[in-house]
Amino acid sequence: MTEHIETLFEQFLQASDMPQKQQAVLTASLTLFAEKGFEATSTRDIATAANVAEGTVYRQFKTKAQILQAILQPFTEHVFPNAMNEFLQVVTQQQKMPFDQFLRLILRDRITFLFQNHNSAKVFLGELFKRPDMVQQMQELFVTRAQPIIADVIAQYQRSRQLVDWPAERIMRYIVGTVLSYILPVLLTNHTAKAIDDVVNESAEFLLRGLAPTN
Amino acid sequence: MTEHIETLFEQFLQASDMPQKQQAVLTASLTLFAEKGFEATSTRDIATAANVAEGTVYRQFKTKAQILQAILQPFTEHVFPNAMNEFLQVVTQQQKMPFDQFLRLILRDRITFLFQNHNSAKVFLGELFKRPDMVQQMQELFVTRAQPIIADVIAQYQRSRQLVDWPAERIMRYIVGTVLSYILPVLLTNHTAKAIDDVVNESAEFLLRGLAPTN
Amino acid sequence: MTEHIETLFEQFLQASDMPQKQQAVLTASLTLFAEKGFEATSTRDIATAANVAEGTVYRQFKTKAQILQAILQPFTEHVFPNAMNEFLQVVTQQQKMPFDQFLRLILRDRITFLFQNHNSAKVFLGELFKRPDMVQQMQELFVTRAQPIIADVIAQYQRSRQLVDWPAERIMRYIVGTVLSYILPVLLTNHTAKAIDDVVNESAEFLLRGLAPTN
Amino acid sequence: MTEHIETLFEQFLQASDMPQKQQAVLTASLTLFAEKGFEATSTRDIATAANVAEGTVYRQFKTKAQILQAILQPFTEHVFPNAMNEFLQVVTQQQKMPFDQFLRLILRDRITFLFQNHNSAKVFLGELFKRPDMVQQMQELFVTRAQPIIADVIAQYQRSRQLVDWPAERIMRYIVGTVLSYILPVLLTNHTAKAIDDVVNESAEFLLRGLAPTN
DNA sequence: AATGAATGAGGTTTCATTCAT
DNA sequence: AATGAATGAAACCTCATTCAT
Repeated sequence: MTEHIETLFEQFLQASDMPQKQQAVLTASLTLFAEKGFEATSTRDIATAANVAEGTVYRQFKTKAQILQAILQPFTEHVFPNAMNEFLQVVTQQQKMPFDQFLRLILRDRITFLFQNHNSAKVFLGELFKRPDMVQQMQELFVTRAQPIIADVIAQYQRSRQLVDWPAERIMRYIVGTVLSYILPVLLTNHTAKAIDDVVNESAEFLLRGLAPTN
Repeated sequence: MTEHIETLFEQFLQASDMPQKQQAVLTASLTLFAEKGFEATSTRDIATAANVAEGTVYRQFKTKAQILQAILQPFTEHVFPNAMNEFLQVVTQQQKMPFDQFLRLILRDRITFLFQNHNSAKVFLGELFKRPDMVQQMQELFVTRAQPIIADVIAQYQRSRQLVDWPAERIMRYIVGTVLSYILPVLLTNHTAKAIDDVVNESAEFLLRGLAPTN
Repeated sequence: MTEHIETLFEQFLQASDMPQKQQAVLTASLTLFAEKGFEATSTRDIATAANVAEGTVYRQFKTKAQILQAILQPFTEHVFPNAMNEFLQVVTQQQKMPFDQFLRLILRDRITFLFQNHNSAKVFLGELFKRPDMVQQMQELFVTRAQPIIADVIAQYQRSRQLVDWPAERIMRYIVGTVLSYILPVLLTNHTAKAIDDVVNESAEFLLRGLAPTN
Repeated sequence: MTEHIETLFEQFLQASDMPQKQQAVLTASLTLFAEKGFEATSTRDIATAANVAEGTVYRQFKTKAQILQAILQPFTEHVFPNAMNEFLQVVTQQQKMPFDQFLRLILRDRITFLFQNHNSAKVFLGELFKRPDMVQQMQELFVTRAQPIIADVIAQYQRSRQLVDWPAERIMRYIVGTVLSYILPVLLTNHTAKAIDDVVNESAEFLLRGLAPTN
């Protein structure tokens, strides 16, 4: 049950019978964009890395920006929503699970996902900085789809006094912030991270303290 | 004692009696870099935005990269040193300050700085994503200059049982993560943030729970 | 006895059992060349307009220039030869035909041809402007093949005092100029022209006055 | 009192203090467009012919199409209207002149103009074939400005029985057609033309016959 | 100091044409 | 015969940088 985006990506491409060279273009682009950034990557770089003539880069994608879009699109249209759906299923089905177990579950899930896809995540986050529209889009997706369900779960745990009585948004904020504190260094330095188990245990330990109910 | 970078700019410029037009170049560059990123901003864009001839852009700064450097320089020169000064003051003079007061002090200081300079921060973070050398440089700066002092302060609070007995790096990580959870949304959406007081109080409340010593 | 080039195309294609798709290539090319000019029309444009794969464009014609040639060929092969045939018929068989009747005959013939094939004519003239070699070629064709015969006919009518005693070239010039004065507006604006009968009558009336013998 | 457009063009450019190299770009472009056509002329060709770096071509004009526009614009905006105004002044002031003298006057005027500017005229006419909007624009200019005045003059000559009683449009058509019959060969072959005097005399002779009043 | 024209290397993109299927 | 992917040369254009004024 891989969530490795590059693998999913290749499967997705093979399924849509895109020529192998075009796949190579996209794969090479993803790697280079992650390494050097979108602007610093020339189409000649891409052609060379993909072992392809320069004109081939433009057979399927009419502009360099469309290559980026083709890489980002499965992200925003499939990977992200799918991940969210899977995640939400877990959330809604296992309401009986104690909060600490539940927290570990989602931490493991998301941290694994991000560690596996740090290359894609790097491109994605890097672009997010210059594309307010993309941020907007993701935000709406989250607010309409995930927010209500998550808020519901949080309310349940608050009723059963397993979770501090703060607004759902604030609780989510700290969970995300804590995950980022482990992920960002990896994205920025490309150093291999700690073992996922350690990360999950550490962050869960911290969050359970910080989010424990008062008294 | 403002740390607003545009104010710092002006001081810096007046000190080095840099002509007004050059000031305009820096201000325009900052805005454009934050909007579109460094690579996507052309020197002609800068000249136009600064209401200056194209050649003028190159009078003070010999390359486009030097403009970026001039923008980021106060950032790198103030973000760590000032944080360290706070620590040093506490460590050397006011060792009796309780941890919660100390935590609020640094949180307020850093959050204020970041909110005031969110444009520069955006450029800074955006560049960090594609300049491993810059990350390296910041990391060394941190490890050699800040790390020892911070570790010392943390050890003190741990000895006086005001702080959980975790490695200094881990404690720093959560503080930074929590700050980021408030700052990143502002950088990505350019929406005005909450009042700084609220942010400081909320984040301090959370961190003090999460970082409270065991038993 | 149509001289409509699209009809000629079809005959030509059926004769050489050229596949339907190739026919589509030629038709599409003609339209696009007339609209945008030869150089501004890409082979991909042609393929798209002909509803054909890009490679198919090159099955019958080895280069893009050959497509143009195939389009212009019936034009160059019919515009002079047919005019000459009319002359020849008159000269050899019906030398008694009065000049005004003869003039109307050729005028009707050529004007009909041009109105029916205004698309091809547009391409033809447009190309003439940037292909001195083509002009040269047409000129030679005219001088060697048409000129002698025409001169002969003109001389006959001059001898019988039905035609002013000017050099053949000058007489031809005015006939062509008068025809152009009706054709060019159609080519440039694509507006539907007057009825051919009116054009023939008007231009004949004018030419017969201008070319009447002295006294 | 030159009407040589390239001279007027250069004067116009010098008046608008455009840098010399930019003038060179326009001059070279005009020559090359006339020689090879717009599409067949590369920006490198232009740079080489203007003795200028390739980037220089794009300093003043942002696209290749804008170069063409810059060449055509004085044509449609100044040269053409000015020529028309001068022409119309002559037409309206000298109403007492006999028709044959008047005809010679305008023939000489327009033929001289076209012979002098056959280079520009070639580019102009060549473009006319692919720009219905430009044709439309010229047409409106002519219809609104020239048509009424010319029609008036024609009516006067018709009243004094010096001119056949045809619609003004038809009479103009034949005059233009006859002029074209002398000009087009020059544009197409670039061969030096006959002496202007001869052309004027010949065409006037023909037109005076064709346009003589009935009886 | 300031201007803006000029440069030329290099980037993106187009396009006629070839080729494997 | 037909397809459409692939090619690579060359086109258009951008841009950081230099230079004459």
